[in-house]
Amino acid sequence: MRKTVREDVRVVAGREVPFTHPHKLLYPEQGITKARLADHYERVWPRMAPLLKDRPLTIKRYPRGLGQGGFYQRRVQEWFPDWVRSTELPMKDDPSQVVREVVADHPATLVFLVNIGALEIHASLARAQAPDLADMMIFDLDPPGDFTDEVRRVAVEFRDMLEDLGLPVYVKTTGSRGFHVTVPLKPRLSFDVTRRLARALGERMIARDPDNLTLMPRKDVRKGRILIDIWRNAYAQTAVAPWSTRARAGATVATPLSWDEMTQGIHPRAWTIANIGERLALPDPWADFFDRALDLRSWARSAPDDLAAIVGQNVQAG
DNA sequence: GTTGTAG
DNA sequence: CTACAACAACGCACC
DNA sequence: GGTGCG
Ligand SMILES: [Mn+2]
Ligand SMILES: [Mn+2]
Repeated sequence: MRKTVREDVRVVAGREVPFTHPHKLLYPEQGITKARLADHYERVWPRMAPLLKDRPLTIKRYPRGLGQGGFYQRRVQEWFPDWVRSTELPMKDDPSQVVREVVADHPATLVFLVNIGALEIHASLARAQAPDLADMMIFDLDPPGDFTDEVRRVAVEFRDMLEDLGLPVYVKTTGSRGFHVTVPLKPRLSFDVTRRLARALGERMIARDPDNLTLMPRKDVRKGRILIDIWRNAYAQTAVAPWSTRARAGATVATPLSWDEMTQGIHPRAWTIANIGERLALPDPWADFFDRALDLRSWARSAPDDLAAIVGQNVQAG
């Protein structure tokens, strides 16, 4: 096949992106092509961009399509276009070593990632400028098997508890088996602190429902209970980004929800690349996500003692 | 999807 | 020149 | 140091 520049390039908001095999089936069962996936990211970009701003990304690639084996990638390669923005993260053990990761500041970046077969986009819970200061806290609810409605009820219970404690709480589908209950934070505290706080809050949930919930990740210890996965709250770790597709049949989408939708009942795979357009006509339930970011130190002044102790407080001078 | 190397 | 293999994460808990 | 886990 003769190569012409025009056929291997896609223009995205004025930027020329290398884009090969647009009709390649990335989701063969549903007939979803690379071009269709790129359409998705161009379409959700206005809502996705503020949630990706300044965040190091990890992608999950399936260059030969879903079902042909995938792998995570976080390092920017030499052959990435030079307009793809990136940032260096020191490694936790041995900060003299760094990992250069993509930061998406333009829809063309996501289209480029689609071109190399990225079916999932995962984002840090901190911004590049302060990679150890969490600006959100995620409770990732992972059922033992496939989704059951118990997971949804637990998420709603979580919201009730967190709201009673005065925390802002958002939720998204993961496009897989559960939900991400998410608290926006001012970037002031390290992941060591937010993870300990998440653990303490998880323990409060377990006290309400010990038969169905656990914080123990080992499968042989969980025994049918829903895992409250707090391990996304860690340095240089990521969670599937809002509006990302998943490497699952149907090209499900991790979708920001309103709590009304959660209360009324919803499946974590309800939203897909095929029906997500319906949501984009409706108000964005996460539109004020960062506006409501919480300063945990201020919050701690009126929080229960055990929780305040984890956050640490500025002591009033006497 | 891209690169390096063997044939 | 073509073919094919190699490569493409990391952090935390626990034994 | 290796394993389990996401
Ligand atoms: Mn999960
Ligand atoms: Mn998880």
